[in-house]
Amino acid sequence: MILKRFDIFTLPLIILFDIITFSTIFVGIIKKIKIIYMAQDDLFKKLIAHTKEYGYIFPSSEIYDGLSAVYDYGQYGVELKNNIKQFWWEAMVKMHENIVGIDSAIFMHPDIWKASGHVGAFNDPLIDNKDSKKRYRADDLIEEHIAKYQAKIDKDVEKGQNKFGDAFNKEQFLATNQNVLRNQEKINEISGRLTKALTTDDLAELKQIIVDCEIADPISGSKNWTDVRQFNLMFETQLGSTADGASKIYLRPETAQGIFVNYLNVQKSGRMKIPFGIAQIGKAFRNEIVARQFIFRMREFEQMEMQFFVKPGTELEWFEHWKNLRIKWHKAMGLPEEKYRFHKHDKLAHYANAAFDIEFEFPFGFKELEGIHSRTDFDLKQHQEFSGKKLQFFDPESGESFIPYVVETSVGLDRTFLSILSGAYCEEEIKKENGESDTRVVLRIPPALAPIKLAVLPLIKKDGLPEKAREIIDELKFDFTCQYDEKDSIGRRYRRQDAIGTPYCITIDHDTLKDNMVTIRDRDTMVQERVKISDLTKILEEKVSMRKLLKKIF
RNA sequence: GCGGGAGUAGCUCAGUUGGUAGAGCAUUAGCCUUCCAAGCUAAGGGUCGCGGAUUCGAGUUCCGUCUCCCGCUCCA
Repeated sequence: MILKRFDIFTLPLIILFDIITFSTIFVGIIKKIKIIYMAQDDLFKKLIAHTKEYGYIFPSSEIYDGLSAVYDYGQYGVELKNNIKQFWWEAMVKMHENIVGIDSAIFMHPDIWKASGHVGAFNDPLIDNKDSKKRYRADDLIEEHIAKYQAKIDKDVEKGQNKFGDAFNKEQFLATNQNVLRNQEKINEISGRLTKALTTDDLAELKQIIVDCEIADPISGSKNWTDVRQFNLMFETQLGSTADGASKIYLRPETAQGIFVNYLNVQKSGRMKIPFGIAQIGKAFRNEIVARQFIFRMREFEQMEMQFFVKPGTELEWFEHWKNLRIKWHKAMGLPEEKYRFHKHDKLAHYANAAFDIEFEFPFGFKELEGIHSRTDFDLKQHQEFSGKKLQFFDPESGESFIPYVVETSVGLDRTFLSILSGAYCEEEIKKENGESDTRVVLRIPPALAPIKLAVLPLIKKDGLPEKAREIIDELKFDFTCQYDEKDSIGRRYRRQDAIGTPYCITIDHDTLKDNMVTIRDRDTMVQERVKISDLTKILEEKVSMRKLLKKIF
């Protein structure tokens, strides 16, 4: 399905605005820009190709055939990513007196993952049925099988009771009845093997039990099983270089625990008073069974998290507060509002008493970008118990001690990156004055986040224009990420900048040498105006500063 | 993991019944000077995803394998 719609920019208003604000002379030509709408599948494919072609994202280890679900950020990708981080950090840490940041290590004490519940929840021996294509937990299948023998025993007991009535002696029956003894023996044998297999991580034995017991798929009745495999979502490695002296540790599957275990350090050393927050940006790792959808679900990803510690009982107010502020943060970037959706969870995880998702409409549908969770005192309580260290806050005003409640905001950096690119990628048809039309690909990245803020282009590469351009760039490069380009016609250079999302181009022509004015061209509208070189810093600052984004929130 | 599709130059692709690897765009250099891509000239770039088999000879046939995409499954 391909939809088409005409979007004609209201250029006269923009021109009027510019004339009033900057007293500039408009030199551009009014053009009609038609946005080409395309099927979402096509958009996604084109976006992936575009990000590779223009240096945003490369498949990891590509010359070795790549590594599944791992990607590298290229020369423009890293700039955009850094700008997103900066925007988040400033909105969370710089703008809040009571929030500080940390950068905790990826390696952490293995007991942390026991306390957090990840060791238990992220470790399952799984088996697939080749016929029904269903996947089961191997231990569940065996447990169910054991339950069948138990059911037989229960049935025999029931029969006996019906037969003998009050005279029935259950203990004696269980100890003497041949059927019961046979079934009980089976149970003992199987559960003995199961326990041993589970404690020694013997996957082959688990499979053997399923084969020996002739366990069939409950749906299809098929006994055609794959081998049992351990699906551990946490990556393991060892600390210590020799195999025998080494201890098994994990790469963190989330950054939150690094904040919880440092809660006391930060609170004491920073003299923090509740309510206060700790923010962190960092890598996390999950060995996903199926990792797909480009950088949406990667094995190595980056999170931007803030844990806000509050007095118990006030957590739901703070939950509302952070929910609203985080929505504002996303909206401040200026992507289409209808791309966002908000979703309150009815079913809650065991540790949460409120949860809220901010979702974005990616080319493959609405998916979670950020989660805001009221986590109660679950995490700190667990760490207090497992570490044996008191993690309480003493409130000098009321004189009470308590474990703070936590409201968490957790946003995927790579997902935010993808949301910006998929919201920004745009193909347009441009009507020229002579009636011909022409297409361009443009990344409408929010100017404050764009990798390159402006390109400085001499109209031609002689007559002293390149020298003048260098002179200008040497001044502007202190404040803005600039790019210089003199190759090919001016139109082609504009298009190259459009494709990487550079919001402004300034062009040096022969008049510049006489009047010290340049043309500044806007990426989105293609409108050009003539401004003084001496005004450039001020004008650009107004257009591309991070301050402008923050002002929309605060 | 299962099923389907794909893999030839940076990109998009062509490549006949097996006979020494091609185009357009892009890139680089030079010419031309032009405010919205595709002017002229030249050059560079591929062991056809990887490995094996058949054959005098494989991009092409067969087997294996890796990676990517779509769907299912799994996961928060």
